[in-house]
Formats: sequence, C-alpha cells, structure tokens
Amino acid sequence: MIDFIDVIIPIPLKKLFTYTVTPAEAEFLKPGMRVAVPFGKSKIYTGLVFSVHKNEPAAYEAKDIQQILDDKPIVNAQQLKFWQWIASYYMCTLGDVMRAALPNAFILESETVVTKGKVAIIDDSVLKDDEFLVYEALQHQSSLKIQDISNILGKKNVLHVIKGLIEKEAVLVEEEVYEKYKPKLVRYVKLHVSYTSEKAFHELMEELSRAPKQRDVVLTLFSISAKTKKPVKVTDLVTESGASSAIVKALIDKGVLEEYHIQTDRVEYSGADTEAAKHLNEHQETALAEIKSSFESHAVTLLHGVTSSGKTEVYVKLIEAVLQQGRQVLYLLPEIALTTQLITRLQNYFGEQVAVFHSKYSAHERVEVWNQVLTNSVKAQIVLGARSSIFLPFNHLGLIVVDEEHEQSFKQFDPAPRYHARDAAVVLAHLHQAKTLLGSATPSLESYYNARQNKYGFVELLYRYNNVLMPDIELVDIKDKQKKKRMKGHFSDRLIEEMTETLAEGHQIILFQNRRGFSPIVECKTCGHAPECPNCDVSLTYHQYRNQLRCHYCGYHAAMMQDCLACGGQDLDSKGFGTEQIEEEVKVLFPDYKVARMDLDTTRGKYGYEKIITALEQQEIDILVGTQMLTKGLDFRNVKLVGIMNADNMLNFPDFRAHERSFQLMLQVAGRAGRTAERGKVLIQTYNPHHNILQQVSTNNYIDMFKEQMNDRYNFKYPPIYKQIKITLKHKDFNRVETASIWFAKSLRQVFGDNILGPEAPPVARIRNQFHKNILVKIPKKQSLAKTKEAIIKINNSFESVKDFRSVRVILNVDNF
DNA sequence: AGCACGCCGACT
DNA sequence: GTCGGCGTGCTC
Repeated sequence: MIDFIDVIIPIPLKKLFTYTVTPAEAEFLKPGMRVAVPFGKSKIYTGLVFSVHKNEPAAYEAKDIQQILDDKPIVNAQQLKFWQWIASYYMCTLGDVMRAALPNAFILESETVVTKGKVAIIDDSVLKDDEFLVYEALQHQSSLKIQDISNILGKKNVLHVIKGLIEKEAVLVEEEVYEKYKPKLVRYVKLHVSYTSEKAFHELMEELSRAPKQRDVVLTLFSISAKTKKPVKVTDLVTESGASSAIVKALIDKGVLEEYHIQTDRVEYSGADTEAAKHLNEHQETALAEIKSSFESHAVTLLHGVTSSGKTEVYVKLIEAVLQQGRQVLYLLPEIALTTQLITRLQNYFGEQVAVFHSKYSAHERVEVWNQVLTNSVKAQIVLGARSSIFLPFNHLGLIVVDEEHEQSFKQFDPAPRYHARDAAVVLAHLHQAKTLLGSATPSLESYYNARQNKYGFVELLYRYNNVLMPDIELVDIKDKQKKKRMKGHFSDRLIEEMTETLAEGHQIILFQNRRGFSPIVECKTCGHAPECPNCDVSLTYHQYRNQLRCHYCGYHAAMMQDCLACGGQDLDSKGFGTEQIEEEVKVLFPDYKVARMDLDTTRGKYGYEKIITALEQQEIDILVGTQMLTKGLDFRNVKLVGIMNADNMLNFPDFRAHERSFQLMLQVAGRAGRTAERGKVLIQTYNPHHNILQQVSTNNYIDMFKEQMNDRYNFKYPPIYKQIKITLKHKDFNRVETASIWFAKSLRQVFGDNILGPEAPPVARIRNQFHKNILVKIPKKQSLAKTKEAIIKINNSFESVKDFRSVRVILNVDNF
C-alpha cells in the first residue's frame, strides 16, 4: 500500500492537498511538520502536514513531495485543533489560518532562477530585443531572478521573454527554495592555536613590535579573555582596544587571530536582577482571592478594575502562581499598549522568563520566540504579545490574561482569518484546560453581559491605588460658549482657564482629538467645491506639516492647492479639525510651553512612539495632543488635566457600538489624569452636554451605561443579544456589485427572512476604486450558529457558480465588531 | 492567491 | 498582421 499525506497550503483554498510519500517518509513525518511540495505548473510551496494516511485519492494522481523541511513538528496537535476551530468559526480556510499563524520566515517559497543555457554561443540575430538584453545580462551575472529581469526590461510581464529564451536553449530555469530564517551569528575572535604557547606568544610580540596598533589589539584580547574567561566578540575587542576593525581584519588575514561564529538569540533580555513583586493593598488582595475562587467554578473571569486600580499587580501575582505549577502564561494586549513601560515592568518581576511578541519585531525575532515557546524554554514562560500571539505553539498553557479586554484592535479585520483574539483566547485556554482572565476598566458589553449571565466569573476592583480620587469630569457646552463668544478657536474659556492653571502649577496636559491631520475637509468658499480622493468616496484631509492633501483610506496624496481647482477662487475654508490644528492653536495660545503631537503621523518607525512617551515622562513636553493612541495603558505621573476637544464626532459615528466606544474611550482618556496624589481634572467639550453617554461618563457610571445600551441592543437585535455576520461584496464595477448584492441578500432572505439587513452601501462606498456593499445577517440566540454558517456557505457556493458574479469578492466577517 | 490558457484592441 | 490586455479555470 502506498502512503499519502494531506497538507495545508498557505493559500485561500478550501481543500487540503494530498501527496505521495515513501514508507520511510510516512514513518518519519508527523502532523505539524513542514514539507516543500510542487504546486501547479512550476511553483514550490511550503505545506504543513495535516495527516499521514493510506487512502489513495480516486479522482487524480497525487504528486510526490519535494523535500521534508523539519525534523520535528513546529506546530503541535493542540494548535491544529485550534486552527480548525478558527477556520470553521470565522469561516475561512486552513490556509488562511496557516498564513496568519506561522511567522513568515517559516513559509518558504520557491523563486524562479534563470541561468545560462547549454548552448555556448547563440547567434544574436536569433534573439529578439528583449531576449538579447536578458542574454547579455547573463554574460555578466551567473544567475538572474524574475524580479531582476523585470527591472532590466522595465516591464512586469517577462514570462514570455523567458519562454522564448528557453525554446532557443539560451537559458535554463530552476526553482530555488531558500530558507528565510538564518540564525544570527556573532563574530568572535581568539588567538590562533599556533601562538598559544608562551614562547610563540613572545615571538609574536617581538614580531609585532613594529606594528604597535596590532600589538595593542592582541594585548587587549589577552586581557579581556583573562578577565571575563569567555569568548571575545569582535565588537568588544574593537571598542576596548580603540583600534579600527581594519586592524583586527589584518590580524585575521595574517593568521594571528582566528575568527569564528556563535549563534545567538536575537531577542535578548539584558536587565538587572528581578525584584520582588510589590505588596498588594487590601483591595487588590481581595480581588486576587476572588479571582482565584472564581476560577474554581468558571474557566473565564472578568476583572472590572477602574483605571489606576493596580490591575497589573494582581495579574503578576496570578502569573506567579501559574508559573510555580510549571505552566506557561500568555498575556495579551492591544498592539498599541505593548509599550516598553509595561514590558520593563514585567521583566523586572520575572526577568528573562518574559518573551515579547509583536508586529514590530522582525521575522527572525518572531521565529526565535516561536522556537522558545515550542521547546518550552525558560525564556518564554510568559509571552507578552498582541493578538497574533494566540498562535504560538504553547504546550501547557495555564493562564491567559487579556488586558484591555474591550479594545477593538483584538479583532482582525483585513486579511482572513478575521478572528477576535479575546474570544479565540477563551477557546485556546479551553483546549489547554487553562483559565482566562479578562481585564478592563470599561469592559465590553459582551463580556459584562456574559459575566451577568454567570457564563463568566466576575470580580471588581473599584478603588484606585493609594486611594487617589477619580478625576473630576466637567462637561463644557461649546454651543453656549460660541453664542457668548467665549471660544478661541476650538478652545473654550473654561479649557483655557484650566490649562493656564495646570501649567502654572508645573503639571502636564493631554488634549484628545479623535482625528489626525489638520482638517478633514477643504472647501472653496466661492463655489463649495471640496477636493476628493480619486480612488475613494471621501474628501481629502489637509495635512499642514507637509502641505498636502491625503486620503486616510488608500494613502493617496497630492500637494495642497493654492486656489480652488474648480473655480479658481482664492478663498479656501477648512471644515472640521484634527490633531494638527489643535497643536497649532495650542502653540499660539501657550507660546511659552512645549507642545507635542502623538498620532499615526508622528509615531511612524520602530521607536517613534517610545520617543514621545519618554519625552512626556521626562517632562520635556508640557502639552501633548493626540488621537486614541493616548488612551492605552500609559501611566503618566504628572498629567493633571485632560481635555477632550470634541465628544460629538465619536458619538455620532454611524455604528451600533458608537455609544459604547465613546464611553470607553472617554473614560480611558480621563483615566490618564491625576494618577498620583492630586486629583485630576477632565474637561469634555461638546455641543450636546445632555447626551446620556456624556452624563454617564461624567459620573463614571458604567452600570447605567450598560443597562441603557443593552436595552438598545435588545430592541434593535444587536450583539450581544444577537450574533451577527457581515457579508461584504466588492467590485470595481458599481452595477455588478449592485446586482450581485441584491441577489445574495434575496437568497439569504429566503432562508433567514427578516433577520437580513441590506444590501447597504457603507458610509464610504468606494475604497481604492472598489465599490462596497454590506449585508448583515442577524442570528438569534436560539438559532444554531453552525447551521447558519452552513446555509451561508451554501448560498455563497451557488453565488460563485453564477458566471457574472465570480469576479465579485465576497468577504465573510463573523462577529464583525 | 498565482499562473496558464485563450480571445479581442493599438501598434509595426 | 502581432503584442499584450485581462477574463476564466485549475492547482493534489
């Protein structure tokens, strides 16, 4: 009997693919190992073994695998189960999950390499122009990649050219598979063995007496290795001796020194010794005890702890206990809250046991963390990471902490799998028989609802650390202020008063505006024309610092026009305002103080974010203007005043969660104020101070907000009362999406009746020249989720068999919030 | 997702 | 007349 394997290929195809293997390979291969397999006409892909079996496929002949890439599984059995859950729950393929789960460096791809052909000399006249250019280039270079060839010819489609050359036997092509991950090697040096005897060493010194610099280097090497008794790095030798690396190289070339390489970890913890965890105060102690007892009856517990209540210390104690049982811990955070502040804090407690995993890490660093988790290394007992760290190869997880549980960035929106890391974490923990702790100062409605339904355990921590008072929140009616002419730009007299006072006391200020750029709309006062993005249905945002108009959806940008493009009018007006404009106004109002801005535009680059935070901590900044970025778990000791420039634009956002989000956002920003002895102050500017949400924010009344919002959710059949799946259709031709979406919605209605909403065009109907249509499927609690998905998949299949609709992209988004 | 095969407009 | 555009179909 022949042996076969089923493999997952990292492309969005529903099926697994079957390949033949030899009996020896079948014996060796285990699920979770990678194999290189031929796929399609010429490509070689990385496949992940899903199963090894003896069932010969009937409909086709399986190909042989090309190569085995691992000697041990890099993905464990629990992960494969988890992947299947993700694929079925979030309605995507295992290939999609594989792409998201594995570090990129694990997914090898073949590259076509073109080399010179057998025929020695080709008559130039046989070759066409393009072919000749490639042939010429190969006389100078031994091999060319497809990318090189398209650069040489200056066009995208070069396959025809290569094909022509192959026919004339002028070139050969090969598929080259290369390993993307290379362990980082550090250069070390030692004295060559022939000089290790004392006699030889003295002779060497003699010999080098006329090359004093070289002699110094050798002596320095000698003293460093005598002192540290460890291998000596080339970099250390260079800095210690003060010599240039050229001198070291000369010595190596001479054979006096010998260089060698040692593989090191890229991710290194270089900290001092660990400090004992702080003592908990009585409230924290109580909370800790309650969480522990809640875990006895519930797998998931929600910790509702007000800002600055010291949740992190409670987590630390819990983590300590789990580590003592010899189990791993995953600490999930929204990407943006993964700051050095928190990392350092945890490293201070747990030392090198903490590994960090996030998107700003290079491919290589991620592979290292992956391997450490896989081998259960001491260096990765606690993994601190953003949403994608749920895919790490844990083998005996004991606890998952999801901090800032309400954060929407735990949900992945764009490429499939469109998973929610918090919800997936609960499933992952279940697979490991581990516990999940959700923590937030402003829990999401769904988690709070689950706690109330006793599906989750519930613990509260309602006192701030050191009993600091909650900030005093004041609503400022800017409609009224405008009437009374008490506004200076976007600043009310109250805000200016408070700012002046705070600055005089030597404290810092944070100003929050939920929009970047200078102004979202530029309009001609004469004809009303406002420039729009050529690829999307949005107006362009004016960015002053580059004097540009930018589209926040597709990245399109153009120089700011001098006068109206439609009528030539000189009088241009800007509507609305963003962080840039606020920064500008602050500079005019408070010229003697230092202002900085924190938004997507100022935090690009690996350390952009850290720089601003450090500057604020060092009190080099008096006033910080920023977007939502400011809200995430930062702990600024000296900030006393927080100003929210305009609460209305978030409240009026067209989304059923706008109110919940505004509440969370405002309370989180407010929480940045007054974290030490002095009580903080928060001013919220609004046109509508009687809005219920604002009232609830100003009294910090979560329960009222919860009840009122739940009432709406109940009445309008929204989550968490109903589940929902959003179906988005995209196409560059408007009419085609229109008909396609109507067809789709009609088919859905035949099964689900009134629980189908749409099709509706989203607020921005065209993005990157693609027209969008949304259909919403609302699923009552008692309706089977699995059956619903089955029905949707069935409809989608018949949709795809309609010729006219095949080019329409369909995106299924489960729990699209 | 790629990539090949196959059928219609703007160039030598 | 060809070159090359992208619609359609398949990948073990």
